[in-house]
Amino acid sequence: MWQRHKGGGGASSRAEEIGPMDEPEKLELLGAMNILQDLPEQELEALMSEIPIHTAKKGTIFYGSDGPEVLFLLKSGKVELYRLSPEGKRLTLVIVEQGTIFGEMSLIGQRLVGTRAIALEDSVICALSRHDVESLMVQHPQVALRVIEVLANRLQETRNSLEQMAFSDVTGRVADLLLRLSDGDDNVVEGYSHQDLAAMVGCLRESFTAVLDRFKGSGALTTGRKRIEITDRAQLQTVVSQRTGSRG
Amino acid sequence: MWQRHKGGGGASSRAEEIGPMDEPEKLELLGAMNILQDLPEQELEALMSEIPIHTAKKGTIFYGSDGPEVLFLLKSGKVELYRLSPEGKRLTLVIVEQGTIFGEMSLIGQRLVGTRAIALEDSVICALSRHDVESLMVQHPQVALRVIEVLANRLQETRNSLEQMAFSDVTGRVADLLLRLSDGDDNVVEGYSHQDLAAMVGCLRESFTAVLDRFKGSGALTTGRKRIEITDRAQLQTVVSQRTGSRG
DNA sequence: ATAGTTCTGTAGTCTTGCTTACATAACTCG
DNA sequence: CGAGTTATGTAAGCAAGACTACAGAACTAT
Repeated sequence: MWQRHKGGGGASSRAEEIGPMDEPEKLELLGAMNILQDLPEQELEALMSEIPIHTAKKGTIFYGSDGPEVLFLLKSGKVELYRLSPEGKRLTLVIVEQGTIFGEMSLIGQRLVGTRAIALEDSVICALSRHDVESLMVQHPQVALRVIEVLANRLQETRNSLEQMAFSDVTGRVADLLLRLSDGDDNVVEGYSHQDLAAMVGCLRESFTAVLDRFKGSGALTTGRKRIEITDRAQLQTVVSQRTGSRG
Repeated sequence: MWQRHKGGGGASSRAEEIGPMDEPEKLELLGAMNILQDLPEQELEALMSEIPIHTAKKGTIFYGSDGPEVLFLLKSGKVELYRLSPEGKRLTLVIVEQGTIFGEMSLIGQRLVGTRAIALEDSVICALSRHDVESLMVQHPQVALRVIEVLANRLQETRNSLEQMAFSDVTGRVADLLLRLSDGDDNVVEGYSHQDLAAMVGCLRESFTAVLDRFKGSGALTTGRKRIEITDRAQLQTVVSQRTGSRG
């Protein structure tokens, strides 16, 4: 199998450990949410008083089974949505950056079915009940439009991943991932282990390392612990376009 | 590679060939759209007069490049959304049944990027411009909620496919597909060639045939031309749960 | 410092399923 | 009804990558 899920040990904690938060910069945080950006300030204030805001320490895992159907707003921090196979393989669905939502399945009356979420960084999160979200959207259609925007984008990206899984081999997928993750960031991919990156392209950690070694050998990149620096972007781009399809 | 895309020959026609439609049962068709089901009849009538309705013969292909960004409403018929690799492999993204929408990327200002759609049956389709859709949703938030419902469901399904590609081998994916496609329909999967079904699970046609033969041999199903009848549902279900993950 | 944990590197074995190459059957259309 | 097209059946060869199994390095916390 690809990789064992890290067991419950260590810093990994539970959703229950989320604690309430003070009232200082709430407004600011809410306004920064992409789905709320069209709301007038007064509306935000009204929301603010109703919505509980929580913090989740790095490593906190949100299980889909507990609690009611809720939509999560990620104010700050970073969250990974992933699935686990029965044997413990992990597959990353999406990395949620601050300012957007996750747990969209709540909008159709489903929880995080088969899906889990883990805080990759200390995060500030609030949870809206399905009912609250719906009435918010009914009263403010612009919010609904933003939600649609997020969903459509995510669907698009997921389809891209699916296409890659189908058409591209591991080498191509890794090259593409590195290019995407480093995009803008000074050609550096930092903070992810091989394990993490392998879960994003859907392969074994060992296979990922092997591909990386080949890239290293050909001078396309440099590696360190949880750090990859791309030194020859063009080379990776070539690989991406070549490796789309056929493996035999 | 998995499969060559059928060339432009034969019945396969172009989007341009879509012709306008008469005015009889327009209202009925509109009302049957899942995203419009909450609209009062008068609104439907108003819409009716504005929206052009077209028909697309079986085999009609919608390219993403032509025309403005539009959201398609599939009144009747069946449409397949798919992608093609540079080498001509086909991957089915989703089969759109009548009464729902497709081309949702238009909602975020993208066309059917890299994606094509083909009418699997003679279909009645209408196209809403992005602007029209947005104003419709702003005026009728219920429509937006329905759109969100569709998007969330589609995202969920796409993630399921991605998970299967990552965790399950071809045998497991085929078993699952057959169970899903035959669900309810009297245990029969009809109208799809091995080629089509292979494109849905993301494998070669030959590989699909091989799996099918094994199932046939073990008495799980019976086959005919473009017809598969499942005779032992339980067996397939067992395969699905066993074949989730690990292939070595 | 020391023990424990996480991360990375490496290597051999084995299976799946892609690739290639036909052959036959069934259907369609003139 | 015959030619062309599409659907299905089969089979041999081969490589990607899953699986297994360690080992050393780097980091972390006591």
